[in-house]
Amino acid sequence: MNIYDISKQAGVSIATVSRVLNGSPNVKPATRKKVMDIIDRSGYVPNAFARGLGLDTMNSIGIICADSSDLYLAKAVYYIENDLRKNGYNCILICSGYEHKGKEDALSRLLNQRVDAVIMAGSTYVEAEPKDNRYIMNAASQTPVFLLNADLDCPNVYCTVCDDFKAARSATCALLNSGITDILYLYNSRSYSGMKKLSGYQAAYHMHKIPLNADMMQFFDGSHENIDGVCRFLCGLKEQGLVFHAVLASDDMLAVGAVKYGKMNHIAIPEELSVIGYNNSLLTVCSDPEITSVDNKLEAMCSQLVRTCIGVLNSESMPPKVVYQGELIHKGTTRLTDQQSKSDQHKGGHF
Amino acid sequence: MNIYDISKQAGVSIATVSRVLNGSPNVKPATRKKVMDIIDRSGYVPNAFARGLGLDTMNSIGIICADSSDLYLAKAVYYIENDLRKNGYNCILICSGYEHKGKEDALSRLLNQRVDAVIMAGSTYVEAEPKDNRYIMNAASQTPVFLLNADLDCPNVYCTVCDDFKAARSATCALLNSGITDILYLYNSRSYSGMKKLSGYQAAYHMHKIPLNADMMQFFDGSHENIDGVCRFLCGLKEQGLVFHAVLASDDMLAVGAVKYGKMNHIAIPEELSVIGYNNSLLTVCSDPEITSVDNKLEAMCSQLVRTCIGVLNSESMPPKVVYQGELIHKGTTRLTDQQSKSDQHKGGHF
DNA sequence: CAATAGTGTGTAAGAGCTTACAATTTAAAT
DNA sequence: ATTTAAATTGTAAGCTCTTACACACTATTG
Repeated sequence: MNIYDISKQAGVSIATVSRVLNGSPNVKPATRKKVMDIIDRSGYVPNAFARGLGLDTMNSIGIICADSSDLYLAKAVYYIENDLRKNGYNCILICSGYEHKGKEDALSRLLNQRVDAVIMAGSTYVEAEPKDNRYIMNAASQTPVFLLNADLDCPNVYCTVCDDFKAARSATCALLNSGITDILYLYNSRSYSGMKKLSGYQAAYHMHKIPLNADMMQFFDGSHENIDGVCRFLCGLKEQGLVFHAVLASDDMLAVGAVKYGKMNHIAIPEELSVIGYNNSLLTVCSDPEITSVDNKLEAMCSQLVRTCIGVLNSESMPPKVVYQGELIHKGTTRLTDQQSKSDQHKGGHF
Repeated sequence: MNIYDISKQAGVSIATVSRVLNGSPNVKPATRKKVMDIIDRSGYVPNAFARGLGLDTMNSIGIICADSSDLYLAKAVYYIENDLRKNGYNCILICSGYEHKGKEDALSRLLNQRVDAVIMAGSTYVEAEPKDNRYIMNAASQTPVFLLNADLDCPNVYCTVCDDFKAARSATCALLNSGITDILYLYNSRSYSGMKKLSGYQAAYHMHKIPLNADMMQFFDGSHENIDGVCRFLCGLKEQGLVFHAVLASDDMLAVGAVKYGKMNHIAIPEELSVIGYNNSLLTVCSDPEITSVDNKLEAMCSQLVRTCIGVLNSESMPPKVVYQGELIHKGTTRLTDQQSKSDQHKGGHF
């Protein structure tokens, strides 16, 4: 069954059927009804491939997600898909892994599929020799690219980010202000955001004129969901004689590990050990005590990202970069006053 | 740039270029090389829409996921996407919500897109008047449908399920065997699996000839991630005088809420309150104590589902239903011996 | 060396839609 | 009733590929 069958049955030309199908205003209401009736009765569905061929689009957008099973990224995908769908787009999801290779492959698959745009979530751009991102720039020359929480200054690439530097600096300052100066920064991925947070942590120390200790910035090189591994890792540090009274984690999973470590070693939280996570995810509520965490406005970012995307697809002029601000959500693993957690902002501005 | 340009430059016909592109064996190696060189040099990428039109497929498969931000379903999507991609398929993801309406819309979108198959995860089929599933059956007449953890006996519909009935019965029996007879079954969705678990719970009581108490089967009608809500809900039950020494939850989120409830009320876990969750997700590890939970072999199910799907697409004969068996993973919220947790199996078989 | 069987390549007919442009009908204006 | 303009409809040419079928060429066989 195709458009010819319908046109024949309705006694009109295929052009008219096509017009009806596409809601063109230049169709006499009576004709429209006649055609619609036939279509409804016959259950005819236009062939999307032929349509795509004619229009050079199938209204689909590719989402490259490093790991959609990750709680945070899963939410990102969820928000993005919902918003795009409401705008009439379908999403092709590819779980690429965090490596460039996987993303490059994903990108080439999507360009082959002739998606209208590509959205990337779960960044890896930090070792970032510019050449590491070349493949993204190449892709951007064919189709607009939208990055969630990653920076890339390149035509046709649009970034929606949270200022992780500032958020991590604030969080660190809050701890420093409360008198804790031996803060362990714990991160598990050399992602763009992980490194930004590290810079923020360091900046806070500079602000307070406290020298940095390299041992207090630890990379946990473990599998993604290995909470027990984190716990053991921290136990190892303790045994090596490292002393810390706070942990600033680059994600909530690590923070859960830190809380676990505290319990295992009978260290009172937050009295003897403060813990701050990142993402303010569900995990923070599962833990006991609930974990103080930085909320980085994921939903707002995603919705902005989609807005930018739709704008670009409609040939509107859109800002190449939109920055959100994270917010420290106080829960049970810290004892901070509002005053303490805000105090870096008074001095801020010149960083 | 299209296949004509390439054919011209290579001095061959478009048919030959097409053959080279599709790896047809009927091409002289020298010709193949000549054509490939031109293609590589020019960066030509075949038009997927035209290809789709000719082949009547773009090798894409639709995934309808009720809520891809849910930890469990996010993992399902992740596993499925990975496996499908390895088989050369792209995934179109639609987050449909749990209602039939959303799924019906999603299905029609996907049929419009002419996907090769549809996979559905996150079931709602329980109020299931057969007519409620009519839309799925209709879809199945056009494209094969694969259900994760849902049952539907219909041609061209393939189900990969975990026997939640048996798993819940086992878990309940384990508790009963250990002497706890006042077990609260807590569920938060009237999904297929939620109801199966309920039946399993009831079956265990029948087996042990203990009368059921309707108050001990509670539906938590709250938002998905509302752990505090669960906690308050249980507090409410307690205040109403309901006594229970174990909670069997239909998912880990509820179980976390139960643990929280215990702590809030200074009820020792597992001494005074046992808790069993379902899905054995990350959440069970975040909680303290870690939560005993039923592992329902999600990864194995997903990989089987994809295997079935690929088989069907290759016109192989595939079983319409594959059943996996859940397994109770003992952690810190129960005190069960292996003996206790296995004991229903000896008597089993006639349920 | 002719007949036969492959092997390799080209021609042309689809696949099912969109849309520019031409043709026709209808409505408005004189 | 004409003319003119506007609204509607139809024709036909794309869009870019796949593939059945026909043709040409090269081995193989007797």
